[in-house]
Amino acid sequence: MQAILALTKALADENRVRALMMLRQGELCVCQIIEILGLAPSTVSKHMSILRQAGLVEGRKQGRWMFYSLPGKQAPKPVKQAMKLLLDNLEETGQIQKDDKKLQTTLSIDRETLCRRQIKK
Amino acid sequence: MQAILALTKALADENRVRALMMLRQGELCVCQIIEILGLAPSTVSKHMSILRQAGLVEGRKQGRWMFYSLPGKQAPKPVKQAMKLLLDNLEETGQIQKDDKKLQTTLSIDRETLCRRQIKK
DNA sequence: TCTATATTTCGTTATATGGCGAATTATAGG
DNA sequence: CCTATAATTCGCCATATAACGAAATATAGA
Repeated sequence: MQAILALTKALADENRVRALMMLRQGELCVCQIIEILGLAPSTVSKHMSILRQAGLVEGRKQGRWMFYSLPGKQAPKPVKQAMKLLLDNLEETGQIQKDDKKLQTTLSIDRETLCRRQIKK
Repeated sequence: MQAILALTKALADENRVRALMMLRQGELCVCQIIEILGLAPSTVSKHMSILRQAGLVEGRKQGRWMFYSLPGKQAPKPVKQAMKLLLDNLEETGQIQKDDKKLQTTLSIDRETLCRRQIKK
């Protein structure tokens, strides 16, 4: 029960759902997710940790960067079902399409430049 | 997006999940759900209204009683997917099995008797 | 080793949510 | 009508959650 509740609670926040949908593109580093969501780094970090605990994302540390990605085919059934719920029904949502578009631009920016730009704010 | 978030938020509470699982048995009146959850009528009523807004339950008023049931085959796809997530993965949960058992007893009690008993408390 | 920097952790605050009891509404039955 | 009663709505309180900024952590590179 607790595992399923961790899943549904993780999905019960718009910003976390947006983060998950972004990861359709493939793995992203935290600064890229920050850029799209427009939230403070600490806030995004917390969201990602909630998603990770629920099993909805995997984390991979590479140097100073932390990359998050959707779980693979070996993911537990409830996780796959939960992701399918989002993927099947959110694709055409206005917010998600906007995020997709912005992500295209963001992905073309060098990661170091992107991170440095965030510090200035 | 808001429809999906209404769904995930509705599922992000243990008592609402328990209520949904009870309804596997078929429609129940509010006083029966109150009996199993052990919450105040006003609280249960609020939970059912959240589930209803999300499309996860249907309500049918018959006289003084309000009956809730799981949505039928004509339910929208996301609702069916969400319910499948619960039905596939929660069946063997301790809490759900306990609820199932208590529900068997409760169903054998006459509804008028059940409701009257709650007033005395 | 020292500095810069990407991310996380911590502490705080504002808002959202779940819970209850009292009041209200709607309906059955005298 | 008038009363009883099943359920809901409302107002309130306690707790949970999301957000931020500051401090801490970890790592790359000088």
